[in-house]
Amino acid sequence: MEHGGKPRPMKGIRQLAEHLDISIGTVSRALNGKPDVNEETRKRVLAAAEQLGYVANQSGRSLRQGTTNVIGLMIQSSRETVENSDNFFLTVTGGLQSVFSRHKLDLIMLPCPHDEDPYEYLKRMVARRIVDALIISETQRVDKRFDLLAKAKIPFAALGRSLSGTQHPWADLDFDGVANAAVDRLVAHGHRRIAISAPASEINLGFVFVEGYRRALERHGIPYDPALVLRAKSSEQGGYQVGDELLRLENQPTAVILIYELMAIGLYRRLMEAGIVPGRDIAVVSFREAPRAKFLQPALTCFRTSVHDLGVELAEILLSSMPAYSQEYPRTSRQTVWPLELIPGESDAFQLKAAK
Amino acid sequence: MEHGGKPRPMKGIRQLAEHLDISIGTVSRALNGKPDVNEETRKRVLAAAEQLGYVANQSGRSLRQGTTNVIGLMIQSSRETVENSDNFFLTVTGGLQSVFSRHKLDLIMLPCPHDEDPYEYLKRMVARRIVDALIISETQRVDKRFDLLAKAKIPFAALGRSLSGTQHPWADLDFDGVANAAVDRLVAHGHRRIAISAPASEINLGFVFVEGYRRALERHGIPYDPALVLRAKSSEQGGYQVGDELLRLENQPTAVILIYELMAIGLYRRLMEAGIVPGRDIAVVSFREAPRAKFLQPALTCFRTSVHDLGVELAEILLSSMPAYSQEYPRTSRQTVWPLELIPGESDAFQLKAAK
DNA sequence: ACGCGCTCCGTAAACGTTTACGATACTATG
DNA sequence: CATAGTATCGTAAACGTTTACGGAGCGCGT
Repeated sequence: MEHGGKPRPMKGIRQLAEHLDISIGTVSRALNGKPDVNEETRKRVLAAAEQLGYVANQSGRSLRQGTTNVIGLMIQSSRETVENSDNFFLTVTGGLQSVFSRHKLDLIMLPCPHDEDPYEYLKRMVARRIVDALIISETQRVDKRFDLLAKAKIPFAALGRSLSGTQHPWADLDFDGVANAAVDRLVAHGHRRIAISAPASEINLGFVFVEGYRRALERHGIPYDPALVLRAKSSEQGGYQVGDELLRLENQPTAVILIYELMAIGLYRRLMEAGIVPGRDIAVVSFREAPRAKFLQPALTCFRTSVHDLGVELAEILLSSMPAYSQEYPRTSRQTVWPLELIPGESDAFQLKAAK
Repeated sequence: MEHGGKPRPMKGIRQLAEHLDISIGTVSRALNGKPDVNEETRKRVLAAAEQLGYVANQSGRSLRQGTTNVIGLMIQSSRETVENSDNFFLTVTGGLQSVFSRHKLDLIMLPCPHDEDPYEYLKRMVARRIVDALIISETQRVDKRFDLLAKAKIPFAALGRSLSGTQHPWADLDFDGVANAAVDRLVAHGHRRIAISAPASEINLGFVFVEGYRRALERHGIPYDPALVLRAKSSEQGGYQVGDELLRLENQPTAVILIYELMAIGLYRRLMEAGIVPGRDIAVVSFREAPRAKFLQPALTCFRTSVHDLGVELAEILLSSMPAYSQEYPRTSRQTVWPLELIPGESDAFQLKAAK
């Protein structure tokens, strides 16, 4: 009533066709931009559809053409992830959508329930044919999902690199490079005994981060000491725990690299409790910049990147591997290591004088 | 090859029927647990389906029965939200799924792109019939989406209360109660000039929070001063900005209530810079507990709740309003104000002696 | 006048399911 | 033995859309 048109409930393309006194086939062609339809009738159809609020039923459409125009982003909202992913996924989603929307592709997020096996969940989603393509995240070092998707012949890309030999599209943050740069910087400041925090090595992230650290040490002729690799949760508590473990070490490190900037809050606290001042008595460098890092005292040296742009890249990688879109996104490589930039703070801004 | 069965690609229910030498109708009935099918043949069918990895095509199914067994959770990942929602949605999602999964309902998240109008986005999603029911979030004071969903006759519930007269299912955190309790506590500690931070009043949350604050003040006979309502972003920067505005006020408040615990980080910093010590010179109370609040110095007094359980409640509210499930979830009310619990910290643990 | 090509449109099949309906065989009942 | 009732299954229609195919009308060249 309040709007101008007749808000009669729209049933389907059939009613729309009757209302226009045109055949149903022509209506469909008009709506889908097919060539063999008079421009004038096309306008009439579009106008009527707009006015009556007609939108094609997705089920009918996808049943017929075997395509849904929907792309799924699977996330495992494990307890751990929920606590630390810190809107990483929502930000990535923004980047993904900015690309997909150009092609009238909708992105939906598929959150795997806590109590369901991610592999089984993915299998269900694939079989139900609810999406045309998939993006999976939180890749593991051995991840059966790659095979599953390859066998199902459904296009996919991974947020997180592959470490097995399988070749598939992925984009990942440059954990390797971050670890390298962190070690380089700390060594330049005089540090030789450097600890690192990381999640379990079954997680790709945990493995790659430590590997980069190890190789950087080697490059500087510093022996790799497994005792300095502190496995902890990526949270405030984890940071506190890292502080605990640091204090317990015999030959105490003069620097520590964190995998996640939230940990710095707990770490700072634990160190302060022990009378150790970050940025003076111990150097702290952390992967990944966040607004709150700026508010830590001393300001945290960390690495920044645009997660949004990572999403854009990932979307383009995925589309480039889909036949229907590949010519629009020509690429030489479908595997991207996404760079990060060092943001110097004060948490490591001191030269180490002598051994403690 | 590595698995036992024959991993031949499964085409549809027709192939499955041929393979079993049973009619396609019987196969469908067997899979869907319909009564008129021999138990033995049902077992055969289920076994074969499992072995061949058959899962019903969702498009065909939903086209036929007009239902998708999918429930959508729409989120607006506006820049603002992305920065401060802090996995609120992922946690709620966990709660929702724990209920939905009991009914073989899948939850998908529908993130509205930044550049699309939420109303139009929702309209598209509704018309495409991709979900059976919807949960919308971030309700506004005037929100056209309620009418849209009501007219489309699609079951829905809102994460966030309704302030217009419309009666529909919702669950919301008890912002009102929090503001009340915060004021009560501060007044009991001797404070009479209390500032509050909140988002814009167009957002339900911002409106309700300030309303609760205003009524609590009235109850204590304290005049409401609009100058003490500080509109800021719910982030560290927002907190810093709140600190700025506090310092700029003529008759400086002795206490401040924050809408989001992250803001405390920025607020603390700004106050420290001005030589004002939270928990000694000024009292700080914040809505909503988070792990990191425990690591602030002084520990933040805040309000805790289980967001997961809020999700459970919301799911039950939604199902109770869907004919197919309502008898399983009988309810007297479909509108829940979700309680929070005060967690005393040290940020307000002092008695105010005299006026400054 | 005829055929040819072109533009536009209508018809109907097909996508994979579910389900109303009817058919069959068997059992129980008189 | 006839009948009714029951358990189980097969048949076919229907869901809403897209698209291959063919047909109608028209202009144009021969």
